[in-house]
Amino acid sequence: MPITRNDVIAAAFDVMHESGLDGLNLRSVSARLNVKAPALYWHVRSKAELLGLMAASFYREGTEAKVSAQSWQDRLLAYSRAFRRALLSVPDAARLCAIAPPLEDVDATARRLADPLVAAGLNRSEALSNQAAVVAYTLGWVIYEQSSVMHDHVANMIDFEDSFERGLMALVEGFSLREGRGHSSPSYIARS
Amino acid sequence: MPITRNDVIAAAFDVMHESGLDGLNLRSVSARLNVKAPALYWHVRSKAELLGLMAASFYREGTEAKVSAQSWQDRLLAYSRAFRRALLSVPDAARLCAIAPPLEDVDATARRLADPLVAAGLNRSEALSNQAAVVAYTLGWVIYEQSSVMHDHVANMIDFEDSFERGLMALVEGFSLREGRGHSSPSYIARS
DNA sequence: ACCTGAACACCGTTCAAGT
DNA sequence: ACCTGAACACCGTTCAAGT
Repeated sequence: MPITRNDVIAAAFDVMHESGLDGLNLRSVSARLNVKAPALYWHVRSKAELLGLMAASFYREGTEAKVSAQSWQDRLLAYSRAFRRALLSVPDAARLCAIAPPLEDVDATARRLADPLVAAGLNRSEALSNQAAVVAYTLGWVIYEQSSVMHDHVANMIDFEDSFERGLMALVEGFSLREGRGHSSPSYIARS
Repeated sequence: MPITRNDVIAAAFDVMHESGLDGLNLRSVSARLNVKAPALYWHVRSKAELLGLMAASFYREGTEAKVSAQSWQDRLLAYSRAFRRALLSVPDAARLCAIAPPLEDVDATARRLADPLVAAGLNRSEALSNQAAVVAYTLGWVIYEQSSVMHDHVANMIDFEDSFERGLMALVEGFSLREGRGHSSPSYIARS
């Protein structure tokens, strides 16, 4: 029976688990489906689109995080932690997201992420901006965390888990502090 | 006269400016030096090492930021802004840093970055952890900022400059708030 | 509709050989 | 010491052709 688009994505994730981003090529993916490389082009426009589909699944896992509390702070924390967990579960996932072209309509996605924050009391522009910052911090963090060199050498100096959490809390508490304040600076911190 | 290692790096940056990360290959770099591709291997171990050398130059620009004030807060802000400026000056620079293997001794680099923060009154573990968070946030941010799709679609919703600054200030103010406090949470923010 | 075979241009890298 | 020519294995992609 024919192969589906989701089969292709699943096979690509299998390859990632086994050989990381460097081992991810259309021949290895197709081989796992008992199919030749050109067959993939029936289900996917290009390798870039495949990367985009894979990346989208990580962002989605962040959104699917169950949130008990209702504050926008808790939503941001839950999103970030779920996003990081999802990334850490696949080798090189953060790098994948860094190079993958965004594919779904970015406007709609941004709105979907920001809407709950607005419902939780944040104004729209702060919601978008805070969400963007949290995603950026999380992706950037895991890029370093998943780099093997970093992991070997830096793991002795800082605890990734604790330090990630420290930064995330600082960011969200900082947002709480500044809520509704525009981007003016407190006097004890100079702007460059 | 013979070509130097720095010539290779400079030529690689020229290619990045002209055709971005996708256009960066050893044949295009060597052509710009009136040399054939295999010649580069005399000056550089591999393409990966070349990427690492390029990435290192961005991190260095962050360190070379002139800091007027002495607080560790100001140092973190200055580093982040200089790092972001450097990245924005070269197309795809953030993606480059995301995929480049770290090459110089990571321990030493981390210490060199953290030392001034310690001198400015922060304890060592907070210094390392705060510095890591700021670098992660900045790199992650510019990855999105330099993505053309993001730039076209999201630029209408948020102002990159303002939102970056908001997040950075929130992060650093959050660190100030939490200085010496370990990673406990304030009661109004639940941990997942 | 879905897949194969064969081919193309391109890539990083190696290595013997030149100077 | 520094570079070239030729070659290798590998890659994304195209396309005519099969079923």
